[in-house]
Amino acid sequence: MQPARRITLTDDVYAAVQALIMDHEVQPGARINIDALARRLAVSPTPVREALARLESDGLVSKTPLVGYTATPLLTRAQFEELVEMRLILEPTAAAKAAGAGLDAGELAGLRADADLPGPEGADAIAAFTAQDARFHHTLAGLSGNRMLHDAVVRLRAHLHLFRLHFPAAHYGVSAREHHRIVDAVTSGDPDAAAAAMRDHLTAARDRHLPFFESR
Amino acid sequence: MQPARRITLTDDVYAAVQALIMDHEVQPGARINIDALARRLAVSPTPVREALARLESDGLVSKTPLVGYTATPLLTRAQFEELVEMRLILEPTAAAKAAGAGLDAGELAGLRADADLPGPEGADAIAAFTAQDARFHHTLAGLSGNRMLHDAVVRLRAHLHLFRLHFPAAHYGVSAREHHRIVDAVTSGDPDAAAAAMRDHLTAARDRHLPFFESR
DNA sequence: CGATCAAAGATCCTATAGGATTTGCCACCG
DNA sequence: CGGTGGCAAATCCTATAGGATCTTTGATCG
Repeated sequence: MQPARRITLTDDVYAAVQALIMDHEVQPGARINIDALARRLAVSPTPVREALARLESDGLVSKTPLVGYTATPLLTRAQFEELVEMRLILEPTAAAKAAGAGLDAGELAGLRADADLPGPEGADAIAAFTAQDARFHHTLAGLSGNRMLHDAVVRLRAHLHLFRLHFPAAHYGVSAREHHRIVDAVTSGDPDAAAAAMRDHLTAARDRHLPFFESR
Repeated sequence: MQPARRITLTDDVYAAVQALIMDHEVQPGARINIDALARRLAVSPTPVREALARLESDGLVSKTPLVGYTATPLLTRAQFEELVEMRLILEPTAAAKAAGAGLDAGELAGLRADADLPGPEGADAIAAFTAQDARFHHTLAGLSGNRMLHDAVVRLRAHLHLFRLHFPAAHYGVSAREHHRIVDAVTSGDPDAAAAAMRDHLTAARDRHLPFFESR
């Protein structure tokens, strides 16, 4: 068993800054002051600097030499289209591979549990919905059996999560139903059906989110 | 015009450590001593630590808390299969998109120039071949027009480059011919043909590299 | 009145030092 | 002779301080 106390400050700082950006406590495009951030988290600038370097590779912050770090701006319409295209490349294949992997009952049960989405109640309904949606896609990619594919999907989710919090409301029931259709195809071991279900889900989600960009 | 002098040490250290690992000056799986590395590069540990954090996101080193960094071990057979599968997901799509992008003459000329591969002469023939091969795939992915797709392809190349240096000899002429077949398809604006040419190239390259794992 | 230049403030970048933890080695015991 | 416990060295991790650079503010000149 592992001790509960923290091991490295860098990991904590990394998670803290990630949460700060995800929750928009630091506005997209805003400058990030290293010293101020270190004081706020009650640590020295060194681990902060290290965490920011990792976050830069994740695409959540960008660095300008001798100027400082800035939070990545929100996705533009073009970047959103790229993101959807990228998901359409990766995730249907991941779903197909999961369907053909011969998963055991436990894995299928876990996936089915992740497919359910929280309802529109509660204070942080959008955040909760987004997190659970991410968890489902994340889990499914992991069940593909290809670690690199899994990592690529996870890397994309960060961007999506970031910009999604600005949506007023998601179509909770519809998304959950689409998720379960994917799970059914995976359970029955039909790769083509799983890929098709995922494709439909992604394009439908794309159409649901698109009106957001009209109002900007 | 930009001054020639270095701006940030971290970027230089990042490139230096990357070269060290690529050229196997640090053996795969070997521990990386931060202090020793800092002395060797004549800098302080702080920028070294920052560069290593970025390299960890790239997958070239892995960190164990309170123990240190280690160079990523060579690819196993299973990881190699995953890598090929990942390339087969990404790169044929990238080629198809480049073929349908309506590239101008200059872009096509640049791509065609990158398709040529250096011959088996010279001291670092393998390294030169690998670098040029990477440049071709890199350029093609960039011409797809999707920046995220481009980044994903580039991220994969690092692993490939790393493990490829252990191959005794590559099939120089064959690879170059396959490259040119891809360029031809892209030039004629045929997405399906471009994707097929890329698929054939990747599977052929896979078969050429596979004997390596038998002898381990 | 607008633009340019200079100086002050803030910030980043790098270096050095000390505390905490792990690892390797050696003696000791069963 | 093999296994266990403890000690010392090496290493990582964090904090603090100083030099270099950029941004901003204010004043001066055209």
